[in-house]
Amino acid sequence: MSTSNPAKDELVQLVKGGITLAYPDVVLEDSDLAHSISYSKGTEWDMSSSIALRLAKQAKKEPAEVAENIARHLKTGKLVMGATALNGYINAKLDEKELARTVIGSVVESGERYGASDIGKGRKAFIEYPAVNPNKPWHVGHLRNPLLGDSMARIMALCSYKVERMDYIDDLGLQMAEIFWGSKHLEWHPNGKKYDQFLGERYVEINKHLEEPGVEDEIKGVLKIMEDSEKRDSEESRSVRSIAESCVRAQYQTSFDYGIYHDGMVWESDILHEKLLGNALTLLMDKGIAKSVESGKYKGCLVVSKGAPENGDEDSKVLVRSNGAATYLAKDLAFHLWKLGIMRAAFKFSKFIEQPDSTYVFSTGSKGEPTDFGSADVAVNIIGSAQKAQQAILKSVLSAISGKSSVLHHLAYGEVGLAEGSFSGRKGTWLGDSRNYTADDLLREVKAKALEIIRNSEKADKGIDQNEVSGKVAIAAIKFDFLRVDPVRKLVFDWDRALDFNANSGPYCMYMYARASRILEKGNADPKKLLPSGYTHMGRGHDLELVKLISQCQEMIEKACSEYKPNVIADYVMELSLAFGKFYQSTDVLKSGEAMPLRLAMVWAARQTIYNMLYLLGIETSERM
RNA sequence: GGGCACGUGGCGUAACUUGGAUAGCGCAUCGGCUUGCGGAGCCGAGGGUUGCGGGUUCAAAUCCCGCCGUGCCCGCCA
Repeated sequence: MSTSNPAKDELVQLVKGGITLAYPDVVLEDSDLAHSISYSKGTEWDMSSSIALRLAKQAKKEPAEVAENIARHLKTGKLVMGATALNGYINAKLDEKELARTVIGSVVESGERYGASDIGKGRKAFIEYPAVNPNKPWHVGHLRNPLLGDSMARIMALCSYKVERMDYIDDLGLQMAEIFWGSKHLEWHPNGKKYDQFLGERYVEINKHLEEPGVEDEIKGVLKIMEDSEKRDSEESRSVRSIAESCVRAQYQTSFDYGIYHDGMVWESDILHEKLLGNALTLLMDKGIAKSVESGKYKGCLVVSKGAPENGDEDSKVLVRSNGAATYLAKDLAFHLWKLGIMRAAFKFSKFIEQPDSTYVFSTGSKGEPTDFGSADVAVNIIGSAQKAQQAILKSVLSAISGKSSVLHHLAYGEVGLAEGSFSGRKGTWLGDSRNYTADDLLREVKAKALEIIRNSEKADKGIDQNEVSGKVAIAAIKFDFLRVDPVRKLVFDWDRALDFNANSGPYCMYMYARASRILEKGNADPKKLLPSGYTHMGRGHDLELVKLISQCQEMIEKACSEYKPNVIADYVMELSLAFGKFYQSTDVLKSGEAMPLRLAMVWAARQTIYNMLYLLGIETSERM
C-alpha cells in the first residue's frame, strides 16, 4: 500500500536499496519498512527508521553495526539529503525546500481532494446509522451514533468507496405497540410540541400504566396484528406506521440541524410486508443453516446455530418462536442478506423527506420504485458495543452463507452516559430539570454559549452574521467533543467540556482556519502564483513541522478508514491546527519580505488541509468568526 | 458462573493491531507575552513506578500468563 507521504515513500526506497547492497540475502516487505519509519522530534534529523534493530535480530548481529552498514550504502534522493546511523537507528535529513515544494504543490493541485485515497475503489459500503427507535427524540446518548456514521461515510467516500448512508427504522417492536395503546387511551395532542418530544414524553407516561389490569394483554394483541405479514392494512399497522413516520420526520429535523444526511431508510415492517423475511427464512432452511426443532427447550422453533456446530440448545438462537412470530434476529438477518446482495428484495422506494442540501431521503413503503440500494461489498453497522454478541452471531451466519468473512463490520462504540448514570427512554432519563438532554437542547445550549462569547469578545469580527457563526461553532464543539475519542471508549457527557471552546476543541480548529483565511485575504494570495520562486526561504523550525504534518494527511485518512476510527482525523486536525498556530505566531507572514510568497503558500496549504479534515468530521468552517 | 471490552500525571486523552530513542496532546495549576497578519491565541514551568505481579526480549504502555478494579453481554425482548 502506498502511503503517499512523499518523504516516507522515498526513504522506504532508499533504505531498501541500502539493505540490498549491504545484506543481499535479506527479504523485506515495503510495508514493514514503511512501518519502521517515522518523523523524528529531534532537531538533528528529520526522519528515522528502526528497521536495523529488527534486522539485527534476524541476522544475529549488533544493531549499531547493521544500522551503520545500511547507512553507509544509502544513496541520497530528491528529498532525503543523507543519512547517518545512531544507536541502531538510521536517521535521515530531509531537504526542507524540496519537501515543501512537493507537499505544498500537491495540496494546491488537489485542493478539496487533498488526502484522497483509492483503497475503497470499486467497492460499495452500506453504512447504517443511527436506527433510533421512532418513539422519542434523539438525546445525548444517541448522538454519538449518527456523528460516527456521518463521519465514517465522509471518510470512506474520500477513500473512493461508493457510500450509501442508510437508516433502519424499527417500527415493529413492543415499544410501538405500547405507543399505539397510548394513542387510544391517553390524552394525545402534541399541542405545538415537536412531535418526537411529545411522543417521548407520552412514552414515559405510558410506562406508568403498563402494570394496570388488562393493559399488557391489549398491547400483546396489537403486537400480534402488527407482526402479521397479512395485516398491513389493519388499523393498528397503519396507525403505528403513521405515528412512526411523524416521529422520524421530527427526528430528521434534528439530524438536519446537525448537518447529518441520509440516502435511504428501510423500515422493519417493510422487511415483513415485502416478504423479504419469509424468503430469507426459506433460503436459510434450504441451505441447512436454519433448522426446525422438534424437542427440548426450543421445541417448535426455527433456530440457527451461533457459530460452532451443534452444541444443542446452548448454541442455538431462535429465529421463529413456537407461536410463529419472527424474532428481531430473523428480521435483521433478512435485512443483511439484502444489504449484501445475497438475496433480492421487492422493496419499493419513494421520496420520504427533502434535506437542506436539496437531496431526498428515500424510504421503503407500499408504493414507489425499485432502486439500486443494497448489494454492498461491506456493511458497516454503527451500533453500541452492548450488542457485540448479537452482531457476532449475525456475522457468523452471514459468513456461513456467503463464504466470505469480512462482509460485515460492526463499528462498536461505548455507551454515552451521564455522571449520574445511563440514559433510558422508558424511564425518561433524557428529561432533565431545567434543560433536557435531547440533541435539540444540547445544540441550543451550546449555540447560546457561542453567541455569548462572540458578543462579549472585543476581538471578534464585527462584520459577521453572529447567528450563523455561533451555529457553526456549536456544531464544531459538539461534533469534535464526541468524535475526538476512540469509539471503543465509554463517553461520559459533561456540560462543562461540551461548552469549552479552548484548545483541543472544534472551535479552536475553526479559529485557526479563520485566522488563515484572513491572512490570505490581506495578503491577496493566489496559490497558483505563489509557487515558483520562493522555496529558498523555507526554514526548519515551525515551518518544517507544519509541512511535515501536512504531508501525513493521506496516511491519516487511510488509517481512519481502515480502522473505522474518526478520532484519528480529530487528533490529526488538532495537531495541524496547533502547528499552524505556532507557525503564524512565530512569523509575521505579511511582513516577511521576499519569503512572503512562500509563507502565504504555507498558510494556504495548512488552511486547505484543516478544511478537508474538518469536513470529514462534519464540521463547517467560517472565513471569519 | 462463562464471554467481551476498558484501566496511561488532579481531570480528559494519544501511542497498543505491526515492541524501538526522552510516553505525545489538551484542560486545570503557576510564571511570562497583547497598540494587533483578530488573544477562542502564543512562550515557558511543575506534575507519570502507563492498575498490580510475573514472563519473553538487546529493548515492553505495546506481546504472553496470573491477579485486582470498572462496565457490558449471556431472553421463544427489540
